[in-house]
Amino acid sequence: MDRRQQKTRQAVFQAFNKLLEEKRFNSITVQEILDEANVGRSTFYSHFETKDALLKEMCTDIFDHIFSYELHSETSHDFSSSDHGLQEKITHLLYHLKDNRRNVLGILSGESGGLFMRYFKEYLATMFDQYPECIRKDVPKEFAVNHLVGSFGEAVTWWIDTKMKMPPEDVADNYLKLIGYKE
Amino acid sequence: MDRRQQKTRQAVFQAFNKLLEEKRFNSITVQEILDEANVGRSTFYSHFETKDALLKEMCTDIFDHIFSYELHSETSHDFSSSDHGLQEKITHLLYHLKDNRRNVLGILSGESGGLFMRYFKEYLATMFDQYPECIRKDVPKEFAVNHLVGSFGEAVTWWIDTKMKMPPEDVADNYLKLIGYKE
DNA sequence: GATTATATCAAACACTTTGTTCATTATCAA
DNA sequence: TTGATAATGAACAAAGTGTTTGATATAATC
Repeated sequence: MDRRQQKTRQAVFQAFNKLLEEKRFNSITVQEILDEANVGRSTFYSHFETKDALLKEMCTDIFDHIFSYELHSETSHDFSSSDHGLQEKITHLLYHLKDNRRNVLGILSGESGGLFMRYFKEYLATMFDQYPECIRKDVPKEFAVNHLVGSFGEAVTWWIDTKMKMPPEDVADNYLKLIGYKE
Repeated sequence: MDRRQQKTRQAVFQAFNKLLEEKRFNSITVQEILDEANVGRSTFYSHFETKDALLKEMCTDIFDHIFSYELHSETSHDFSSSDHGLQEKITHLLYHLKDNRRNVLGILSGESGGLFMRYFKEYLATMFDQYPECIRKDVPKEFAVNHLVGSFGEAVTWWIDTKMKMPPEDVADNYLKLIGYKE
């Protein structure tokens, strides 16, 4: 990819991110992104169709990174935990979210949260699919999966809203208790 | 209240509702509401500060109605169920949502869902507060309450998205199983 | 029924935002 | 070096926002 394109893309992402930390998605204007990123109007529109598309691309970037690491840790043998179960997976995921907290916080705060969540849940659903043992059989599968994905999303939102004060291990532990996966 | 005010208020609510069924909240313009409701621009702004305020008032109207009925059924003795437990409460709530399905569907579809949910959860939290036995003690209370409220919100969203095909009794039953309140 | 109060209306207003176009300039890859 | 392409800035129409105005219609009150 052309270096010029990379540069503008990065500048726009960075600017958008900074603005997301200050104000909610809907109140951010393209003009503000342009000013912050120091990019021409026509340049922006040659890269992104709309503001929504920009958010989507940014989410995809972040989640691809976070979840690809998850998959990697599954096949590699470089972490100390005794098994590769759901608890470890969730803990790892939370650590990654914490590493990306500036991004995640920015995106989650305000209106953009809804769109963010939609994309996030898509990734989550594929994760839970790898752990059929946590899906209860006495409830319709759709309903159960929706519960797992949805309540985990809620837990993450709560965790971020409370400034990620609770350690990832505890979040994972408490969550697994509440979904009846543990104890 | 002046009959004229009632009339415009109702017309705006109705118009807004119709539009919410067709398109997402953010893409609805004040102008469209004006045209649909056949109300003057200045009249609208003398009633509602912003579009967000309009949504908020509408949510409050709906939830006040739904949850006040819930509270009423708690004190009255006119329903057949054997106890006044959480399961009955939830089932009743779902029936009420179904009665208001045109409203709820309209509000939940699209972007407005986020705001709707925020208000909805406030009401839910007070409901769960009446049932301390469903809050697990081996997990921080905040976390547990967030889980109950959040996952119920998710269940309702799923239920509405799937056209409310599952009977309210089953939704309540499945939900209570998943939060470990039952069996 | 007459009177006073006020809700509604249409129209115009300045303002912001959006998304497009186009000629010009700068930068890249070969 | 050269041909391709990305970025720029400026201008543009179109659409939306929220406010103000004076005239009109309708309600509440006497």
